[in-house]
Amino acid sequence: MKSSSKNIRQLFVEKGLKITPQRVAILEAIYKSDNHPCADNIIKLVHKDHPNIAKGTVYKVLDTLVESGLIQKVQADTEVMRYDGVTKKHHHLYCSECATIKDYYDEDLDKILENHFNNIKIDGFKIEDLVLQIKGRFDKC
Amino acid sequence: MKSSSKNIRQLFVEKGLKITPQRVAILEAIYKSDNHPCADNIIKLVHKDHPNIAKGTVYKVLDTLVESGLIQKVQADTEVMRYDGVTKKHHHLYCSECATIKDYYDEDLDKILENHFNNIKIDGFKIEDLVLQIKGRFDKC
DNA sequence: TCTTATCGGAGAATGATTCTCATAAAAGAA
DNA sequence: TTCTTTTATGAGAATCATTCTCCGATAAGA
Repeated sequence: MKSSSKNIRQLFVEKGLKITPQRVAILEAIYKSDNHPCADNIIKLVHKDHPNIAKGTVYKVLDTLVESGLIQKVQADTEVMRYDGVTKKHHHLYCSECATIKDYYDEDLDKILENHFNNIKIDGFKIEDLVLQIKGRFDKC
Repeated sequence: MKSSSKNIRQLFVEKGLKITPQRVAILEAIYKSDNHPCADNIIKLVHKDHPNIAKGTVYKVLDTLVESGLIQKVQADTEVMRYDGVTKKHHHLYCSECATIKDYYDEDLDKILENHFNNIKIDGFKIEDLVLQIKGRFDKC
């Protein structure tokens, strides 16, 4: 047993998750992968060593890993694209309880961000836009 | 003809887009809608007054409007969910040319944001997490 | 080893989005 | 206005990521 596998098993124990070969293989694949793989990437990676793991299983395991906090979803909480008629610069409040996405305007924030990235350049990357995802919940939810 | 419709027609002219009843109806629906409608919401809204507009048309018009800059997509540029094995706090660089999403760590930025939202409370909303979407392009792209 | 809750495999079902292609309509020219 | 050409639309099939169903398998504690 490789030590990385042992570490992964330990993570499952800490989270109270059953240790299964499928879960170990999937989390290993994510750790090995460096570019935010989508489910299909993960399925292909996992299939190199474990060709019998079903697609549905990978999706279920990914949900389990997200719920336990071992991995995160990138981008959106839903796969449905949403549209915004407001083209003025603004940010978004995402409620973890309801599906609301609310516009958030904050010119001070815009200035702070602009100032920050004037001082700190990101190597090899040219910034075109900055959008802050403010995640939380509305009091009413 | 309502003035809002007239304004919308003017917008199309400015962007060099053909004026069609479908496009007018769809952009009107987005302007009337306040909560970042998804395509299906828009289809339902549009169908109230224009029951014959096809779903496929709505999708095509939405793409056209996004390309022209009259509306924006919220959340992701793709509907495919991607996963991240890094649970340490970080932000993301999104390249508009390639599909890469790169992790970006910046503790100064985290402090600045934290400080900002300690001073400026958002009414009726409790912040749980702040993730900056840094959009732009890699030099190599 | 046994028991039981939970998990995984296989493939069908779902649902958002895209594609195809024939018809219709917009916009500029005459 | 009428014609011409380009582009848009409607209808519905196709695609593709994701979810669901259901039954057999397996992890983990007794």
